[in-house]
Order: sequence, then structure tokens, then C-alpha cells
Amino acid sequence: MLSYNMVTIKDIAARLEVSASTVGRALADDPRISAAMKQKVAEVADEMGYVANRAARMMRGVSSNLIGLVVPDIRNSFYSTIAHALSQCLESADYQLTLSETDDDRQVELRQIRELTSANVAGIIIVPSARPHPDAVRLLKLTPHIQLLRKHSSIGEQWFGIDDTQAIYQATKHVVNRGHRRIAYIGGIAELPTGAGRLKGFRDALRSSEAPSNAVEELGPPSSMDFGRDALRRVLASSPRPTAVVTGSVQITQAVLEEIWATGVHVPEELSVVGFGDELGFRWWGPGLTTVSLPVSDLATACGLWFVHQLKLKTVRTSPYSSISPPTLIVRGSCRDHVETQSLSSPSRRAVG
Amino acid sequence: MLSYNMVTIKDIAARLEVSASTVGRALADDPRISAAMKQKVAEVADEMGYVANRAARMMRGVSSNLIGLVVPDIRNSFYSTIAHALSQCLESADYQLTLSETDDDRQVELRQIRELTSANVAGIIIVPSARPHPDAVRLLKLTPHIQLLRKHSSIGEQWFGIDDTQAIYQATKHVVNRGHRRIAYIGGIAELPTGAGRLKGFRDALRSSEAPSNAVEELGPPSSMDFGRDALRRVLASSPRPTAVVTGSVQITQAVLEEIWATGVHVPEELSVVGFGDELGFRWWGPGLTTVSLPVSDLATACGLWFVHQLKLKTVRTSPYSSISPPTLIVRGSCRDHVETQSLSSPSRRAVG
DNA sequence: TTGAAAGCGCTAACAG
DNA sequence: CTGTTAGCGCTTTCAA
Repeated sequence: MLSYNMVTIKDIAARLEVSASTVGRALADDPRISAAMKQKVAEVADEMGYVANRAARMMRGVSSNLIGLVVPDIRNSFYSTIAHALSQCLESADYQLTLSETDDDRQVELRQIRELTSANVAGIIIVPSARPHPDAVRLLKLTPHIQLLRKHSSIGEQWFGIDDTQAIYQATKHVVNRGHRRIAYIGGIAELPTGAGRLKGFRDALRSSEAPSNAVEELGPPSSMDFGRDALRRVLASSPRPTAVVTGSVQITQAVLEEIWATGVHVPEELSVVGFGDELGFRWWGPGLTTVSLPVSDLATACGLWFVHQLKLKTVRTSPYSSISPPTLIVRGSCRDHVETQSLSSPSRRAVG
Repeated sequence: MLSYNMVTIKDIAARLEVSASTVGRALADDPRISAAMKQKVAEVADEMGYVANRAARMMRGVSSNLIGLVVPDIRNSFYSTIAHALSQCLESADYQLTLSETDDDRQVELRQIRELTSANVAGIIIVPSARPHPDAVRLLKLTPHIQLLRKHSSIGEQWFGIDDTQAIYQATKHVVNRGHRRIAYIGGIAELPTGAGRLKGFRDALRSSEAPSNAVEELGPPSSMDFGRDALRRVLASSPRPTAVVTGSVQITQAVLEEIWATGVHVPEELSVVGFGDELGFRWWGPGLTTVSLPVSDLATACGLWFVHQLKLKTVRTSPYSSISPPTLIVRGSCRDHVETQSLSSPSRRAVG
């Protein structure tokens, strides 16, 4: 290990023949210090290449400039988008982002939160797992924190998310309006707040239609491609086979697209599809994927700005605040009108371009 | 700000009626402490929910358990894959990952490295920008560090990367072998080590062919979709129009795919394409994208393991070490044989499935 | 307006 | 095997 002698507050004090506290205060822009002194201190500090020792500062109770981001899996584009947006707006407020992945495992989540609190982070931005560990909840209460996307009341009432119910409601309503009656939904487990909201959106949309409809629901881990693939196979095998499928997470959507592509089912002739999220590539999947687009980046930025604002007012935050962002349905070619006497015409084919 | 009374080593000491140092040593598993004592301390610590104060520990000279990851943009799947892999293997070594984005801007990069060193990070894993700032290089020398993907000798000789030259060589060779002679390459600027290597691969492959060939080279920021789109348009407009295009970064590939899809050029009839990286969705793009797959996740894991190993031996590392991972060409449908008397047959079309 | 001094929680030298 | 003591660099009383 390298031993590098950082220049300390004492060094500049010695050089200027003043006390350490004077230098400390000058650096902190304390009103009691004369402008002349501040000036001199600033110059010498700069000249000697002084950098504050964060550890020492932290020990004096000042929390670090670290903000912990706790997400299931950074490879999920939702979360990498969030990480990027947060990183940007936290940086400009002089905060550093630390990354913790939970893999949606409450034990891992607890460990990570333990780590973060022991590192004295200034705050935690978390996408909580389905059922966070009580100890994790307890630890979070000791640190400023905010929930993103998923919300558990046990953790708090500070939350930025999207309207999950509305998202899937729109998606489902779209196929219902186009005449589909046997509709499958493949989405995240209802134990997750997002999963529950989306499932509700699906059911609400079906209920809102006049004609009786026939739903197939497949619920599983929202980040599991394997689950998505298997679920789609089950949906295709079920009888009567659904004429439309709505997906409830990005990963599940990707898995379903892959599987449909692999099995050779024709879209939209044999099956209509509405996806979740608008990934690069969804546009060029088959006839173009009709999907629900979510303002994840804006959401994260808003969340970051607000959180930093909260941290600045060094006040205990218990007052609830929620921000719900609306989804948008993007209609492309993966859904078509369904008529009961369905004639499977020879599929119209589509070339690149 | 919340005032939360963390339980300290003293609290445990008081409870057990021993000295603080005994507890400290027991917790550190010091050989001089009796097993019985360690046992008791461990129990009480656990019971009281003791978490070590990192700030205090750091002040005693021990560096933090933070490792800084410095990348251009976490939304790039290369880097999110890397972040995930590193996060996993650093976590198991009890390190925390902090995330810094540079947007390939040397000033930002310098700022981020400043931040990291002042936060006393245990080490830095960096994908350096094209021309790192001299001060950044200087700062890096003060901290254990390793380069990922891109390598600058000024920064050091510790590097994990892929064989960029080989990657593009394979891609280019593939179309050359299929008879193409007018070939375009759209890739990152040669100022980047990766850009230079890939460009070399392109040129080497062309030179290696017997028949004379005609190259078009478009170089720009590798992470700019806009550049990719514009470059492709220029390529299509050039005369004689190339019959094949090879791309040299993930983002450029994505941009090129989008643009080809948008302009309606038929692949592979009018244009053969070889991509870079194997993103989800490349499989279902048009006739399936023939592309170079790179073992990014394994690379990052290897890098993480090795770096942690280096940190454990608390020795100054100056000895060079490089690890080069090989790419793999994945052949799908986006290239076809080229014959000079090219007959543009009516395009064979492909449906989903 | 500045100084002196007391710690923050932990580790490490130096005694027992 | 365990206790005492002295700081690490900084902030923050309390004095001057």
C-alpha cells in the first residue's frame, strides 16, 4: 500500500502561523473569520494541494458525501438508466453514488444496507425487494432514504414511481379494444408492489370491457428471463389459446419476444403482443412491438433532485411524499384486431426496412 | 439530520466490563485474545447490533472498503455488465463499488478521480478516456488501480481487455471471404486505444485479401448514436456504394441497425452487415445480425478477482500485467456472398418466427 | 476575530 | 492474555 502524506489543516496552520481551528473555520467559510484570513488560507491551501480528509470530517458526525443506490440488478436497463440519471444529478450536488445489487434477495439486501449504514452514507435510494427484512427496515429508518419504483409502507412514505396500474391498464385496454377476449398476462409476482399494481391494471382493464373475457395469468420473478420463456410456452399451450399477451416487466418482455421469435409464432396474425418498457430493439422486433413506454430517466432525475434537496435541509424527513409518473402506450405493429371467426390468412411478411 | 446513536466498541466493552482494546482486538480476531473472550464479544456485538465505524477505522490509516469504478456511461450495456460482474465479486471480498461516469470527458474524469482519492478509496478500476488529464494520471499513481478495456501506458501496465484488433479482423475477414470488396467500417476514433486496435483489425483484414479492395472508414465517438446514424447515411450515399459494413462499437452498431431499418435498405440483399457486441435484440434484427461477441462479463470478473487479490497483498503494484480475452464471431443472417455482377433479386422476406 | 483544548471511534504501541 | 495511553484530522465548544 502506498503511504502518501496528505497535507492537513495543521500544515497550513503551521505555514501561516495561525491555529488549526482558524484554518478549519476559514475553510468552512465561517462568518467569524476575516476576509483577509480566508483569502490567505485559501491561497496556501490551494498551493499546498490540500484536500480535506473525509474520514476525519465524517467522524465529527458530518455524514459522508456518499449516496447508496440499491437496486436488484444493474444490467436491467431500467436500473442502469436510473443509475445514470442519478449519478448525473448527484454529481452536480457533490455527492458520490455507490452501487449495491440485491438480486431481489432480502438477505443480500440487508447485508448491503448494513454496509451502507456502516459507511455512513448521506442517504439511500432504494428499489426494495418484495419483503424487506425487518432489520433492513430498521436500519433504513436511521438514514435519510427514498424508495424508487417499488414502495413499501414499512420503509416509508417517500417514494418516486410510475403508475404501474395505469401502465398495464393501458396495455390491456388496447388489446381489449381491438376485440381480444382471451388475453394472457405474464408479469411479476403480486408480492412486489409493482407486480400487484400491474396485475390490478390487467384485471381492471378486463373488467371494464363489456364482453366477457377469459384471462390467463402467469406470475413469477420479474427479472427472470427463464420464467418469461416458460410462461409464454405455457400460455401458448393453454386451451383455448389466448389471442393476445400482455407482459409486465422489461425482462419478461425480452424473454417473451425471444421465445415467440424462436417458436415461430406469427405476430400479429396468430398472437397480438403488448410489451413493457421501450428498449432499443423493440422497434425492430417483428412488426414492431406495441409497448408501454415509461419515463424512467426523468423519474430518476426528479427523484435525485428532490432527495438532494431534502438532504440539504438537514431535517428529519417523515412527511410523506409521492410522485407518480404516467406511462405512454406506443402503438406499433404487434397487435391487430381480433374477430371471433378468425381466419389465419397466410402471414404477411415483413423485410428489414 | 438524524442523530443516531450507533453502538460503539466502548458500549460493548462497558457491557462486558473489559477494556475497549480487548473488544477491538476480539473483533479483529487478534491471536492474542482468548477464544472465550472472542465468543462473548461476538455475541454481545451481534446482540447490540454493533457496526464498525468505517470513518474512525479509515482515520487510523486503513483505507476504505470502497472501490471506484470509472466508466464513460453506465447505460452502455458493456459497462453495466462490467459493473454487475465487479459488484458481485467485490462484494464477496467485502468491498463496496462506487460508480463514476466520465462521459469520455477528461475534465469530468479528472474531477471524478479527485473525488475518489479524497474519499480514500482502496482502489480504482477505470475505463480511461481518450487522453486522460496529466493530473488524473498523477492521482491514479497514488492509488492502486487497473485499466479495463482501454489501456493507456501513461496510466499503467495493469490492464484487462479484449483483443480489439482480432475482433474487427474477424468481422471484416468474414465479409472479405464472402467476396465483398467495397467495405465500410464505422467505428470509434483512433485516439482511443480500442478504436485504434479495431481500425487496425479492419485494415489488416483488407490487406490480407488477395483481391484489391476499396475501404470507406468513418470514425467518430464510439458512444454516439447520432454519429453512427450519420456515418451510415454517408456510407450509403458514397459512390460506389459499399456492399458491406462493419461496425466498431455497441452503440454505433445499434445506431446503424436503427438507421438501416428506418431507411429500408434490404439486408443482406443490398448490404451485408457485421455488428459489434451481442446485445439482446441483435438476434431478431432483420435476418439476424452476424456479430462479434465479446466475453465482457468474464473479463470483468477476472479483473475484479485479480484486483482484489492485488489489494490483499498490500504491496505497491508496478509490475505489468495484461489479460487479453478473445472475441467470437457469431454468424447469423446479415451477410451474404457478394458477386460482382450483382443481381438485386426481389428480397426474400422474413416474418417473425 | 482568533486560540486552546476536548473529543469523535478506532487502532497500535507499550506496558503489565 | 488484557489494560492503558496516545493519537489519526477534523469540528466545536469555551475562553480570550
